[in-house]
Amino acid sequence: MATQPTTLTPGKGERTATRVREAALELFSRLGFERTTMGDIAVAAGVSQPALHYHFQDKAQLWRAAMLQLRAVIAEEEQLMEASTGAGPLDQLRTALRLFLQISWKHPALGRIVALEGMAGGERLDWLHAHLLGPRNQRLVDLARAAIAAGELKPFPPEQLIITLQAAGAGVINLSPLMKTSFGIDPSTPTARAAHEAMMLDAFLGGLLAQPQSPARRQTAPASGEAP
Amino acid sequence: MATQPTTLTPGKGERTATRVREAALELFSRLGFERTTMGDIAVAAGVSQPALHYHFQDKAQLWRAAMLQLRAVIAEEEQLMEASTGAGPLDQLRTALRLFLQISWKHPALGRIVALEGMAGGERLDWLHAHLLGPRNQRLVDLARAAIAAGELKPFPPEQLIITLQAAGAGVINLSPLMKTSFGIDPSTPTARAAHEAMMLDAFLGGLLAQPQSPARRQTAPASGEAP
DNA sequence: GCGGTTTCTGATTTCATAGTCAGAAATGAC
DNA sequence: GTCATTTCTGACTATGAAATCAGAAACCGC
Repeated sequence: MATQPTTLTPGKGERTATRVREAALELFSRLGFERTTMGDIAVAAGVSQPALHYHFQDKAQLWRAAMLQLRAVIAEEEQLMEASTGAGPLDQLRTALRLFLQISWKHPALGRIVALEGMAGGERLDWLHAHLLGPRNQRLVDLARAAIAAGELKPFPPEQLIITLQAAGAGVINLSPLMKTSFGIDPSTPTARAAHEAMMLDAFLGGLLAQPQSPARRQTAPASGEAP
Repeated sequence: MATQPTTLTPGKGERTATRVREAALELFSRLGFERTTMGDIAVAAGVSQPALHYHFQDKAQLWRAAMLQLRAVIAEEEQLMEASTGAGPLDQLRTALRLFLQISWKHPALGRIVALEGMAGGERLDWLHAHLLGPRNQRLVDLARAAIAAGELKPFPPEQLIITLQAAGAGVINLSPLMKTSFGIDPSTPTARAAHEAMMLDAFLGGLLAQPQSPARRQTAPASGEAP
């Protein structure tokens, strides 16, 4: 007794509830709320459909429970950001973007949900904003604003800038099925991931700089080679 | 008789069918296929729900009919691109991006559909690829590849590059509801649109250039002032 | 304005899925 | 091992949306 202060062994109920939440997050984020059926989730979690209603009151509550798993993801991101407190705003923004990309690859459901519900609007988006996205977006916008104020970034509207960076960063990840269909390419291979990260940090963020920092040899190898 | 070689006056049936297609495109692209009901479309088009089945066999066929309206949009884009045939690949790419942004603002449904179905995969994405997106994406990737071969663009994987540019360009437009919820901002005002276009062309595309073309005064005013 | 055709509606059926419930099976403390 | 409790299932109901259809209304060439 000492390693984890939380529950020692989760107990059968909590274990299946977790499986259900994970399956639900995957399906909800990929297909959206209505297109995902309780039956689909049950099959994916390996239980019967009524079992879902034993653990979760209804579909809407299961959706929220699934989303709440992402709180840990965002909290982890936030914690990793703290290491760069004290650095200049641009360096912090660079770190934030790098972390965003890592998190997005590791938990693609987050970006998909933002895209899905962010397009539709409605009460689910309001809920996401209140419980998940609000502080994070605010933090990033504040960073961008500080970098602009410091003369390190071109003076674009910081909200647009942040949303666009997120959309660009998550684009290739979210649209994996499209890339497969259109080009026969799987963007989740290590090679493709490295190229993607290089492109985002080098080119996209680089283009936003107020002065072309070091125009000489900042060329990172975009393909091949393993990531650090 | 001479102005239009097509039908002179559409006739009542075709007129309501068009209203239905337009309403369907708006709803399908915003909410997705399952979340959109035939009843919703009927109300939006000002007809009864069975009327939809008079003009369109079933929901799936109405979806396809709605999507086919976007063919004209893409054809128009393609036609406008022809003006820059003969220019260097980078100039063509710049034109393509500018046109993409214009089209995306004018017909936001296109970007939303790509995002929605491109995330989910499945037969609707296959259909979109075959009937709408395939040639366009191929054309853009070929352009990027040419620009890279000419040494004008940094050598990132052209497919990733194109998808990312599209995701970045459509991001702010698609995520209008998110921007409203998170920041209370409407990105579709003329000012915001101008800033967005400047950001995409100046910063994002600029960052991709192989050599920092003209690092001096290529600073376009990001906000205020009317677009040319 | 008439008659045939096109276009549309109200009423109804069909079907998929969310949600309920009584009771069976698994679990784990003793 | 026993037994109370937790966990889950099969069978069922309720609901909402897609699709159908008979007939009404609008349309249009004459």
